[in-house]
Amino acid sequence: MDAISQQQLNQFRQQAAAYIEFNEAEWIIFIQHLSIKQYRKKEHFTVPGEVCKTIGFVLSGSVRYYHLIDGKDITNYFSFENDYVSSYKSFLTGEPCISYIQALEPTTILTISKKNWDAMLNNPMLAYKIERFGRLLAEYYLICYEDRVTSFITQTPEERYLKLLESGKDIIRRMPQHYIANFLGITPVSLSRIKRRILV
Amino acid sequence: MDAISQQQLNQFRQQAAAYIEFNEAEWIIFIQHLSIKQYRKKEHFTVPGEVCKTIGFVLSGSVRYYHLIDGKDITNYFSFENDYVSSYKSFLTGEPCISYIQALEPTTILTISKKNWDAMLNNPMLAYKIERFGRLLAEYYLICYEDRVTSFITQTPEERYLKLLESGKDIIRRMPQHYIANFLGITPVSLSRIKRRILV
DNA sequence: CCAATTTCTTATCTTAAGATAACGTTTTCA
DNA sequence: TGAAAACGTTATCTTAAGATAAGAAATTGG
Repeated sequence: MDAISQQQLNQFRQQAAAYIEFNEAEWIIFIQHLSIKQYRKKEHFTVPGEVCKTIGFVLSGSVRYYHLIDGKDITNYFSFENDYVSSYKSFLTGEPCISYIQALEPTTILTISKKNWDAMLNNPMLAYKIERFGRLLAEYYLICYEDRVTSFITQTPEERYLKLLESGKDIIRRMPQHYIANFLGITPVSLSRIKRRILV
Repeated sequence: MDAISQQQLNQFRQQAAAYIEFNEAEWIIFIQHLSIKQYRKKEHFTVPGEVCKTIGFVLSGSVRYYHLIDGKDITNYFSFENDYVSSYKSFLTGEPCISYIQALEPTTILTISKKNWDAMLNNPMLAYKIERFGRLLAEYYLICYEDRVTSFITQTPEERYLKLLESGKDIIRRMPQHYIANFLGITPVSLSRIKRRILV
C-alpha cells in the first residue's frame, strides 16, 4: 500500500467537489479511508466470480470493462482519469462480479474499500455527506446508462458511432477500434464498414 | 389534487421500507410533501421539451416510456405498481425531457414535486434520510440500466427475449408485443419471427 | 353490439450485420 | 532488433433484421 501524495488528494478533491465539499475536519477523517493502488498494464481491478470490494477513482491511466462470452472478449465500458471505476452492482449488492475490469496502461487508482465505505456511512461525522456523495455519483452514472440504453433503442449502429465521434473524444482517440465496436454493440468488422460508408 | 388515503400511504411506506424507514415524526413531515394524481388511459406524465418536475410512485396501473423518432413510436421502458416513475435525467438536471411517459390504463401515482424534493433535502429533519433514499433509489435503477446495457452488448435479440421470458413476467404478460419488441431493441415483425424460431 | 382500431403474423424484398479468413501494417516486448 | 502478437481493412458467404404491405384476429369504445 503506497502513500497518497498531496497532489493526488488534491486531484480527487477538486473533481469530487462537483458532488461534495468537505470541511477540513471531515476531510481529515475522510482521507483516512482512502488507499491507492498502482495497476500494471493488463492487470485486473475485478474478475468475474469475485465480489468487487472496492470503488475507485482513476488518478491516471485508463481501464476497460469487458466480458468473456464463449471465449470472446467483449468490451463494455471505459474509465479514464477523473472517472470512477467499480463493478457497481457487485460493490453495492455484494454479489460476485460478472465482468472483468482491466488496466489498459499503467494506471493509478485511488480506492475506497467496501468496508471503509460502510464505515463512513455509519460514522456520524461523515454519514450525511457520504450519503449525498453516493447519491450524486449514482445519479450521474444512472443518467449515463439511461442515455446509453436510449441510444440502443432509438439509434442505428451508424448513428451511435456518429454520436460517439462528437461526444466521445477520449474513447475515439485513445481506444483501439475493436473495443469501440464492442462498446457500440457491433463487431469490429462492422465498424470498419460503417467508417467506409461514412467517408463516401 | 385528491386526498391521499391511509391505505395508499401504507402501500408506499411498505415498499419504500426496502430503502428507508421513517420514524413517526419524520413520516408526518414527509407525507406533507406528497401529492397524488390520477391518470386516464393514454394521459401523459411527461412530454418531450418540458422539464419533468416530478418523481412518482405507481400505486396502481402502469406506464410506458416512449420516443417519437421520425414519427415512429418507440417504447423504451415500463413501470408497474410499486415501481417509481420519472424522467430521471430531466428531474435531476432540470433539462427538458426527451421522452414521453404515458399511462397505459387508469393509473394512480403518488408524486413528489422537484420543489418538495429539494425542500426535503434542505430540511434538517429529513435531509439525511432523503439523501439516503435518493441514493438507494438511484443505485437500484443504476443496476437495472447497467444490466440492460450489458444485455445489448453481449446478447442477441433472441437471447434478450428468452431472458425476458424468465425474468420479465410483468412485461410479457401485460404489454403488447410491439412494445416489448421496441424494449428489446428490435422491430415487432422481428420479434414475431423470433417467437416462431423458438417454437421449432 | 358493431364499426373502427389495434395487434399480430406472414410474405416479399432489401439492407446490413455476423462469421470467417486473408493480408498488410503497426505495435509489443523478450 | 526481430519474431510474435495485435490491429484494421477487405472480401466472401450466411444469416437475420428492417421496411413495407396485406390480411386475420382481437380489442376497443361509442
